[in-house]
Amino acid sequence: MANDTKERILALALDQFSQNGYDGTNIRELMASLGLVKSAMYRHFGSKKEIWNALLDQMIAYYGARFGSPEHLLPVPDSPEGLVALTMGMVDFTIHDEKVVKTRKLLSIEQFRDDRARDLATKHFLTGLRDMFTPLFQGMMDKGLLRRDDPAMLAFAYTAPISALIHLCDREPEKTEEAIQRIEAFSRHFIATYKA
Amino acid sequence: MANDTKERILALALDQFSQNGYDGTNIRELMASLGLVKSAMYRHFGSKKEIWNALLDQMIAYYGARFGSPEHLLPVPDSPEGLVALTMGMVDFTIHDEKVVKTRKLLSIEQFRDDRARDLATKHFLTGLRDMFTPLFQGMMDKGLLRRDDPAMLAFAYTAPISALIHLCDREPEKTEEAIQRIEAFSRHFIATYKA
DNA sequence: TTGACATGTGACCGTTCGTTCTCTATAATA
DNA sequence: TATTATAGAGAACGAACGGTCACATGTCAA
Repeated sequence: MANDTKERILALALDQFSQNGYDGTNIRELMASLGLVKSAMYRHFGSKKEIWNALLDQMIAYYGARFGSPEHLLPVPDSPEGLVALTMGMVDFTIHDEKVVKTRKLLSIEQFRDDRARDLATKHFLTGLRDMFTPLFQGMMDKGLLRRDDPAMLAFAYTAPISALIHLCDREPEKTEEAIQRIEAFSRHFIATYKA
Repeated sequence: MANDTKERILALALDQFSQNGYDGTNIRELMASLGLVKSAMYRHFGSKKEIWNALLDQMIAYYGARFGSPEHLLPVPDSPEGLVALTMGMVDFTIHDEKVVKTRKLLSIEQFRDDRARDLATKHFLTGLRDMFTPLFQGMMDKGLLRRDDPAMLAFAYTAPISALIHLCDREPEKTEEAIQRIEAFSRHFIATYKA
């Protein structure tokens, strides 16, 4: 039960921090939505800042486990349509998984005030997707599905626009459908442009 | 002198809000860095929130004046190298102009909590650049500098990666030089890909 | 010269914040 | 059964916050 409360505090902290920022979140409300009184928090964390640090530990560990390990290499598609399918699957996950959405929002808000949030933001927003797609494009070139080119440049040119539309979904969820269609259209346009 | 103080409060508010967010900014410090006491603020604004609203008014007006009016259409380059030069000039401005940098930071921080900040963020981060470059690419196609294609799609594919690197500069200023080089490399790669 | 207005000061207000403390209830352990 | 560790309740703390008010100062017009 003890660890359970601690986990629930962390989950709610991600929720609140991603909505109101660190400063805009107060532990009274946070604990109240757990049905507890604010002083109960101090049985599990030494301070508000300690919640923040634990949350970042968790986010960094989650990112490393999910995207950092080499066994999570993306499968190289066997056709152009396979790239579209793979892309749309990833986009669907990253747009609808609440924890991931909240993580991106939190990083957007706090990226300028915390060094670890800054580093993680660059991974989430720029280098992460690019580094995942670089070997994938290399593989597609080797298979003769894409013309020979700099795979890292292609990965950057491919993932950055998609990332921009994912941000749009975070910011304006009512535009999610439109964004998904734009991503698919972009993916197809990209393939048509770079096909062998 | 009165209006001067009001303008200086707004300038400092942009500074503080973009660094610490709205909640993380307190008027005592803000006015102290003007050499004034916090109650002096209430001679110029009715509340802290009123500063925020005035600041957003100013940001929206500035954006409209600079990018919204049709007479600010980008000139269509006469050569591929002209596109690179135009791009790098714009990038150089937007990365080094303090007011613009602070505006982007502020929008990153507050985009989820204020409707007007949300709208302005989408313009700054996504649609603004794209809509500026769409007629430019149309013009380059008409001149035979680029192959015929959907100019809006090209503008999106061109500006989104550049925007991502501009965000990197905001987040990690020590990587500014690297980012500028990456933007130039991307611009050249883009032209090579889409040249007629 | 006088009176109105604009600007800034400093004391003060109520509220909310994070944090600490003492006390209680419960469940596992010896 | 007696003991001890755990988890929460609730009162209270000092500090910081946004905001108000009476007052002083300077400027400019009547």
